[in-house]
Amino acid sequence: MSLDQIEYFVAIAEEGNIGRAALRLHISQPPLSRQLRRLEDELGAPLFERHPRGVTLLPAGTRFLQHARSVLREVDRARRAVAERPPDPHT
Amino acid sequence: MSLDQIEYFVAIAEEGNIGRAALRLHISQPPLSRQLRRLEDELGAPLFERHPRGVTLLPAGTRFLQHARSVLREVDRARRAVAERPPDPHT
DNA sequence: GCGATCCAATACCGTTTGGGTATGGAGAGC
DNA sequence: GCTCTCCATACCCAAACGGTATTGGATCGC
Repeated sequence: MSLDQIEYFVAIAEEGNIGRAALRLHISQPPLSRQLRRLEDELGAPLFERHPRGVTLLPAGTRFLQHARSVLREVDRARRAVAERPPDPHT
Repeated sequence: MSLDQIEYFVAIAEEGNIGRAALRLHISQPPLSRQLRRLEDELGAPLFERHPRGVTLLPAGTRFLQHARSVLREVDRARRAVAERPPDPHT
């Protein structure tokens, strides 16, 4: 599992459509489909149901989504924690 | 930034020594040094001070460490959330 | 002071992974 | 049944990753 895969998953979940998610992520659709499949393979369960009009979250996908967002939030906080200046007792 | 880099960083922080962290991670020392450097480059700040006997966390590294551990914890929860069976009202 | 030792950093290589283009295939709507 | 819309597959090229070999630098023991 990679952070990119997690970010891709969230985008697909929010768009409900792999092609639109690809546009939003500025990558093309085939690699995005492949990353999603690899994520599902690694997790051992499908996360989306494929429809002719897009994709919808399966229960496992819905459960995963919440934690996926938490991961991305925490990564963001980690970046900012490095950027922020440590408190200086003299100021 | 990748999940591997985060995991590598935590191992180095805990070992205080890149070589020992490499053993623990079952990779060799040079790629681990390189991943650490790339992480520091991306974050725009060094995370460790290099000593002749190992490495020690800088303040920015200490701040990063807490969030890094949160990220790994949350990834673990995400995996388990997919594995767990959804509640069934009939049982 | 000098050699030995211990670490991290660099150089180079082979393999793997990731993204791009082109194309196929299945289902919905008219 | 034709078309339109998606997702999946095939193939290719470039980037990233890990491994081995080696260098550089600083300390420790003599």
